[in-house]
This record gives sequence, C-alpha cells and structure tokens, in this order.
Amino acid sequence: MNENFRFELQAYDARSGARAGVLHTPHGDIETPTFMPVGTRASVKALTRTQLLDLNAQIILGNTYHLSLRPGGDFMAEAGGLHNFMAWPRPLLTDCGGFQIFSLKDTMKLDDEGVSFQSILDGSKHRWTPESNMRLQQQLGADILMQLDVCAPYPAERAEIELAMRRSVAWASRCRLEQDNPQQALFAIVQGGMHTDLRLENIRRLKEIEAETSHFEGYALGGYSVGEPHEIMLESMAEVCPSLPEDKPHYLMGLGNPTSMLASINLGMDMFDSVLPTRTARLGTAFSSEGRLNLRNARFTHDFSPLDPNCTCPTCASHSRAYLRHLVQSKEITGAVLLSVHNVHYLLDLTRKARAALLAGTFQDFLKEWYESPASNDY
RNA sequence: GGGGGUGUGCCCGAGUGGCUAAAGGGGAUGGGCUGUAAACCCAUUGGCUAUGCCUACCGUGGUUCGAAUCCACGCGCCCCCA
Repeated sequence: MNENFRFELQAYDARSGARAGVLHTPHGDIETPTFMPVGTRASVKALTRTQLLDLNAQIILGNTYHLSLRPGGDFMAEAGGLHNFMAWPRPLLTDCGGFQIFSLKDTMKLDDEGVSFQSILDGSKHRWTPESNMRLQQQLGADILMQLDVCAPYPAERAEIELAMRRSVAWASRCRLEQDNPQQALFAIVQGGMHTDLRLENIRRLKEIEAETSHFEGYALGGYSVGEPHEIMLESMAEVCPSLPEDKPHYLMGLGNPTSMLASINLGMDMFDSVLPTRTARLGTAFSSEGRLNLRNARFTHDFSPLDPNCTCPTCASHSRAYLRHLVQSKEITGAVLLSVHNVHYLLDLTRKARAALLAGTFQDFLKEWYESPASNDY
C-alpha cells in the first residue's frame, strides 16, 4: 500500500453499503463521500480558484486529453505541474482521456496497444499507449491519476462492451507498471456497461493485477451515466458494488445528478465528478430544494424570491430568481458565474450532509427525507 | 421645387408573376445537458370547426386563370441636387 494515500474509513451505515471516510493525499485530505468539480482545461468553467476554495471544494479534476493538447505535457512540467500552474493547493485528479475516446470517437482509432487520434484543436496526429498516457499524467502532477481506459457507449453490442473492458483491464496492468511515483495515486477503472458478469470479471482481473504488481489506490466505475436510464444504472451498480475492495475509495465517474448520487452513496460509492452542475449553470438551470429550476422559464420573470431559500451559498444569499433569469436571458457572464457557484455548492453541500448523516448514524433517515422532498425530482 | 430609392410576419431582413403561410437572423416560448469540442444543441413561433379552410407582405383600385412580386393613385420613411 502507498502510505501517501491512506484511505481511512470512519463510519458504515448498518443497513446499506454506505460509508464515510477520509482519503489522505500529499495535498490534503478528501473527506468522503465527496463531489469533485470538473476543471477540464485547468479551469472549472466560470469559477475562480478563490471561489472554489471558499465553496470548500476538496479536490477538482483536470483532463489529460485537453491539457496535453494545450498547453501540452512538457509545458505543464515546465510550469511546475497543474497544482502550481493553476494555483490550486488542494488535491487534484486527472482524468486519463478515456472519456474522450468515447465522446470524440470519430477522431479516435483504437487498437489493443493504445489509441491514435487527431487533435480537435488543429488536426495534428497523436498516439497514446497506457505508458505514454501515464507519463503525461505524471507531467501534470495530479495526486490521483486515472488509468487509461476505454469507455463504451450506451447502448452498445455486448461484444463492443466486452472488448472495451478487456482492453481496459490490460491497460490497467500496463498503467500500474508505468506509474511508480509514490506522490501520485493510480485508480483503476471498471468497465462492462450494464453487463454484471463483465463488470465482475473486470474487478476480478484487477485484483489479480494487484497481486502481481502493486495495489491500485482506488477503484472507479466508468461507463455509467452515459445515457442509460437511472434505474438500470442503479440495478447494475447494486450487483457490482459489493465486489469492490472495501478498503479502497470507490469513485463513480461522471455522475452529477443529486438523487442518483445519493442512491450511489447508499450502494457504497465515495467520490463523484460531473460537469452537470457547471454546464447546466452556464445554460441556465439551477439545482434546488424544489428540484431543478430552469431559469429561462417565463414563470421566473417576476419571481423576486431567493434562488433557493434553503441554500446557504453566496448566490442565494444575495440574488433573486428574477435577477438570475434576467442574467441568463441576457447571456450575461455573471449569470453563468452565480449559477455555477450555486450548483457546485449544492452538490458539495449534499455530499457533506450525506457524510454528516453517515457519521451520525442517521443516513437512512436522511435518504428517506430526501426521497420525500421535491428536491429528489431533479431530472 | 427636381431626381432617385424604399415600405414583408414581434424586430431586422431575403424574395420581384404560380414550387410562398413567405429563406435567414434576432427575440420569444418550451425541451435537452452526467470522467466538458457545450456561455451549447434541438423544437415551436398568423388563426381555425384543422390530410382542409380563412386571413396576410403600407392603403385603395386595377391587370392576370393566378399578385408580396406588374400597373395607377394615395400615404410613410430614406438619400442626392436646388
């Protein structure tokens, strides 16, 4: 085990797989469950680092695909790494770019050894192997690195999902062998779509790799939140989560829907990331205790009440729905900022409340209350 | 006073005899957004007793089988010369 990334479990829910813990890192502790805002290009869109610090974000993401194309891996090393470059003192996680293999698949060509692709910025040709991807992530210097994986779409043929899973497993092993910097943790990613047997096989193989090489500091579930219905994802996860190594952090990649997040915490997930809060904010939608509010809707024109009366964020402290709607309608950049502050706060606050309930032993009551409230109507 | 131009749906604007309820923008209204090619994308946007009908391209009248489109007069706006 890498002692720089000790995961300390602090509380378990007696009636579910839910737990609270702390992941120690060289840049500070991450208290779980937690939500991680996504800062793809060394920026959580519309938010300054001061705002993120004030919101108490404990860890944010960067993206290897985007940052390696611009400003580039060598540049990032010269800049002293991503922490230094963007002046972020707390933990960072870099996503490998596996999601871009999925979302930019028209520019990608996969084989067993790696992936060749053309830059979306200038069409230039690039090639990643698991090893070269690890070196890029080492140049970025985040605390947590994600193995290079292949994220299959939904829906997809079983054969395609199985191939993605097998490549991901093989690449997990190669990433593990390449990534030997003790200042950086490596998380494995489990694929397999909605096929439980593939997911369980993936987890078994990862455990074998750990026996042969060294441990992964965390396990992530990839390939969820890619368009499948919420219930199908939860059914699949319910069968998969019990097989995840209990003593390691469990990271559900790409999930930002509040209700799905709580349901996933209930199944034993500890970490979440998603662009949902920041993207929907820029596009005019706010999470709230009443469910999602689309501030473009005419019904808010004369609504001078606070965005969410039950929210303690800076936006809600000062601004009315009518004002925020006006900013959104006018495409004022301040609207994107204020709603991003609110939405990120909302998810951070939600995971903090879940954690507090877990530590207090009242998590199931907390969940019940959530499902009875209009906030659970957040789709 | 003389000459030239122009008037289109909430706004801008294309269209100069039938394929026009009228391109394209904007605005408005609604929807979507989940490891970010997203301050983006999609849909709708005259009315109705609705596989059809009515009203509609400044106004009135006319030409024509048929007019936003051609003609006459009127009204409004713009430019140039005096």
